[in-house]
Amino acid sequence: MEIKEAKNKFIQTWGALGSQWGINKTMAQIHALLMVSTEAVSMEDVMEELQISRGNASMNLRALMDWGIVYKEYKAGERREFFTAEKDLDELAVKIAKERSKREIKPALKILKEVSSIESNNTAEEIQFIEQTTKLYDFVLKADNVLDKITEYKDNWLTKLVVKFMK
Amino acid sequence: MEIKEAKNKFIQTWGALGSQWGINKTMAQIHALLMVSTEAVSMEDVMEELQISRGNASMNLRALMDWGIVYKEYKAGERREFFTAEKDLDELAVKIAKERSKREIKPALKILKEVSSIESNNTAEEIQFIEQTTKLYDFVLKADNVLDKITEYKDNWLTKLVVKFMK
DNA sequence: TTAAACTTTCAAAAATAAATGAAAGTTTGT
DNA sequence: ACAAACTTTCATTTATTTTTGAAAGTTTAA
Repeated sequence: MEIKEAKNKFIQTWGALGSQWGINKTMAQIHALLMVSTEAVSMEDVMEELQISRGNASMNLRALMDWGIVYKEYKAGERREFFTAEKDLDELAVKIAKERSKREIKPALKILKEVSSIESNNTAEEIQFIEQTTKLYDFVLKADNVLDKITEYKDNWLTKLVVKFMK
Repeated sequence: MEIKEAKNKFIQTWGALGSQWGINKTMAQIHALLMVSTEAVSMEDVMEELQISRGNASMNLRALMDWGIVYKEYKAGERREFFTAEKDLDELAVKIAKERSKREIKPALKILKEVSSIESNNTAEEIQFIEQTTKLYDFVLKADNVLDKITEYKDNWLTKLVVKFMK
């Protein structure tokens, strides 16, 4: 396999994975492309390499910057903007975890708290509902807190986690 | 808020979350419905409560059983089948983690290994590509192993994780 | 073996999500 | 202030995913 094929395969795979994880395909593909690029890449290049439209490239680059995992760069004497990806994987994972916590876990917790707090008239249905949603609330809250703690380590958190675990 | 509204809100929320995590909306809704039901529920009831077609109910119940988080039950003297959800959250999370590892992480690892193993002709592009995909392979592999270890605890793994972490 | 009671399948339809591209907007150099 | 060089927006189109429902399949009991 030569570089061009490998690069393409990597981009396609990362894109497919992305769409299974709530990130859209193009967004994940752009990120993949930037991750394996030596140099910062212009929007024109992204469009060219992935064969996508200007609008699509613009919207998804913006989204990646909102996630904090792609940065804009300016080159001296160049009017146009260049983009680079966060390449440090610990940092990348932390940013993704934080963003998903904010966007998905926190709002879900709010609803869980709300629905688990209904008044019970002691029917079996109500008792079961309150019990299960309360458990769910506790579980998700605990998981979210662990995530928070883990990501506080930033550098090498995964390695540190492995070490803690093997003890 | 009364039970009916709360139940509905819970089902909708869980469904929306599901679709952000690569599980389809109906599948997540059915699971939510079963989680808060005292009794095993028939397909007819699922169709009725969620206002979905027979085919949809059948396909998604099957998918939930494939994931190992919904079980079939037979009632004495009843021809039709009833369904219950895994209600233990530790167990539920472990099953989901295992399934996603199998379906998504393992195949991704295979590709990462493949593309990171190309012959290099020492261009900057190739060096960067190999370096980054190798790092990614190592990272994902390590993460997958940690997941494995964690889920080996089964009972109370989350609590145990918290304890390890606070030390 | 038959038929009633139930479940599964899958082609077609509907719903949803993503991509396009041209027009509007912005920034920069002269 | 102007216009060239570039980016963003968003109504429309296109692609993808999900749902439907009727037909085919299966199981059970008599």
